[in-house]
Amino acid sequence: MSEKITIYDIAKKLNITAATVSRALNNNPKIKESTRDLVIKTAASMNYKQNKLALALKSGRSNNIGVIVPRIDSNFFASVIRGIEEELQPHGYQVIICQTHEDLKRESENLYTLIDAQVDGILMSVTAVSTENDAAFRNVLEKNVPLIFFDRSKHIDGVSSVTINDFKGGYIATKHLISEGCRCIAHLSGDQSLEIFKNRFLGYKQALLDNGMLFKEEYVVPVKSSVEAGKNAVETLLQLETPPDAIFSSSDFAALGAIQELKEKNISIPKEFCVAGFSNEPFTKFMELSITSVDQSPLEMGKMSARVFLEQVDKTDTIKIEKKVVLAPELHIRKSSSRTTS
Amino acid sequence: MSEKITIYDIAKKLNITAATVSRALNNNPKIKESTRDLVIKTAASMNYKQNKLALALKSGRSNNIGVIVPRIDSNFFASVIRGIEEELQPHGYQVIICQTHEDLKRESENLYTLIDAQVDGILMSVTAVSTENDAAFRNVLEKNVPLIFFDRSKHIDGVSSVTINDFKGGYIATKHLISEGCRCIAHLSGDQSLEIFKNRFLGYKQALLDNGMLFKEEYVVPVKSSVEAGKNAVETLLQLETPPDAIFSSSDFAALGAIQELKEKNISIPKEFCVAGFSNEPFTKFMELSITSVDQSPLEMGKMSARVFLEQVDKTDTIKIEKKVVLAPELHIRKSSSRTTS
DNA sequence: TACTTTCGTGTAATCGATTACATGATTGTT
DNA sequence: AACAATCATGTAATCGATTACACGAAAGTA
Repeated sequence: MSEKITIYDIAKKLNITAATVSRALNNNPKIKESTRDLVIKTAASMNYKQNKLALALKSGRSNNIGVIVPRIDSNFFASVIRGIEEELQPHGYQVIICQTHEDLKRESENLYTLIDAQVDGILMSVTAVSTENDAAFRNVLEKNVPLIFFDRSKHIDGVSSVTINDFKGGYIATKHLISEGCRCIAHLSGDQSLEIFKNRFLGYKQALLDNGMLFKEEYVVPVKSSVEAGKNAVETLLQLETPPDAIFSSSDFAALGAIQELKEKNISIPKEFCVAGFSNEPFTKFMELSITSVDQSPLEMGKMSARVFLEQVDKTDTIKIEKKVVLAPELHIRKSSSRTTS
Repeated sequence: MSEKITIYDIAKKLNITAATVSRALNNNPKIKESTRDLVIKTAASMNYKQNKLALALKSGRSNNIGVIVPRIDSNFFASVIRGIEEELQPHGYQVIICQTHEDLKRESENLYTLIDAQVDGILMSVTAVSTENDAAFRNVLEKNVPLIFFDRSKHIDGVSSVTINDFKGGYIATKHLISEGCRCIAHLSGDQSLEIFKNRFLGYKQALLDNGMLFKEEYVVPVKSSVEAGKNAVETLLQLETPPDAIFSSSDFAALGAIQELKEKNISIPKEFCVAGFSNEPFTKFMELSITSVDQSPLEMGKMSARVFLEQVDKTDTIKIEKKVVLAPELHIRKSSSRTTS
């Protein structure tokens, strides 16, 4: 019922103009102190609330930022979003969520929708690397809306990104398996068009070579990030002439599937076979046979992305700084690969 | 670089007025067809995009809706949000996320912030039931902004809610434990000021009574939703004169902790002791010793909340309908309580 | 032909807040 | 006392789109 109170209502009540009210509320130094105090008191008593939409229209800034992720119901993305929200809320920004469901068309739609909604920035993890959405990305850049990639990024001049060092992640996980005595290490790889998966693979390969081990193409099995895919991969691997004795998986879900399949085949973990995953999903720690995994510090990634955005948003658009933040991955060693301690 | 194109730019180019352009773009029947076509074609060629902020100011609707949850990085809430987003996106609404971190002050701030941002509706799960935030809630209702509770709700006249039948959830889980032969069933309870936890408890109690079993106060242990709390609860319970032989936990995390502690004490599950949790968190299914749990169909809950919102938003504010949607819980029976099949 | 409808557009107000510029009041200077 | 500087506030345009009302032109009617 309480009608919307505007500065005009306050002005009328005090027999002054809306301009004076506006200035008083904005602490304009040209306003007499007594007037300012009176206006502020009256505004409070009338329960006045600034209309952000009017402000947004006038200033051209909505104080909303858009976040696009493949899906929100994954611990990783949810945590990143949590980080973004925590960092941006104190600066008065609200976070608008969009999901692509791994669909490029949706990604493009989301980009246009967010620009339409006049967001002040877009933070996103790309769905896939493709030229299909180039027009949508160009549209964002042309509108001079800060764009920041996190985790899954894409090469675009002038666009900043926050990622982890996936190469190193793959490297330390693989090296750990080697140090546990594994000699034939397989890799469950992800979509190689995405740098994160490419780099995890390259880190894996480099670790093998640096430690005098052979890299075998047949040990690399492409999988989707699912339990089922991990099971199938193990079935394939065990049929090889020389089956592997360890797996470094680019996905925790696939790692879990692999473990389930190995158990069914009565292969003992970690004694006969070691497994390491990637992402440090909550369940990896909860299992009785807990799973070694590479942590991507999603909360930190979200906060960092938010900070990079804040740096860019106020920059008088002189030179566009392309900032590439790379966070360090952290290996959490658990039972699925701990021969020495178990 | 592309300057913002407005309807005035289009008007100037075609030597007509902005009003005509606006009407043409909105398919106003009074516009000559040739004019309409010309305007639409020109708008497209100039890459015109309607400024939603101007529209929002004029219409008083922002096309944003706010969602407030305790935290986003929990599978349950993330899934609900996913459901909301999927249902509302096709209707042109964007979803703004806020977290309370279980803090009442944050909850109040979030409510004010969302109202300030002129959201068209607020969908939320309350942090706790308390009178502390009454002013904030009153503020929402006074502004006539549709408010809908999901999962954790609060009694406010005229406010709709979407929940699951927690009583039934507690009932079927407990009854299942009974049918597996358990005779002394304990309960790990949550914050009893929240109806969801209260009802889970009441369902548990009723199932005991309906099956001729004694309800013992000492079998009810209040816990936080954490692994640690579950461990501690088991320690307490096992020190009782007649220790229980089963646990119905109102939280999956506490159930997990309970299981871990039972294992440490070398109590075999499900043979000597059965456990059932609540929420059907992903990990319950992934464990080798998978955990029986009550599913709350979060995706459906989100979609339903969104639908209730859509019903209310266009209602000419004649009679405020208070709609209480109650979804059915579903028990997922797994190893932690399957004596018969294992 | 004269007069009424109907049609298609233009005019101008509106949503609420901000702000360059103008103006009148007050104080300061010599 | 006369004029300049300073201060506090008012006036009006602006952000971009929508829409009630007005109006001239074309079509219809008698």
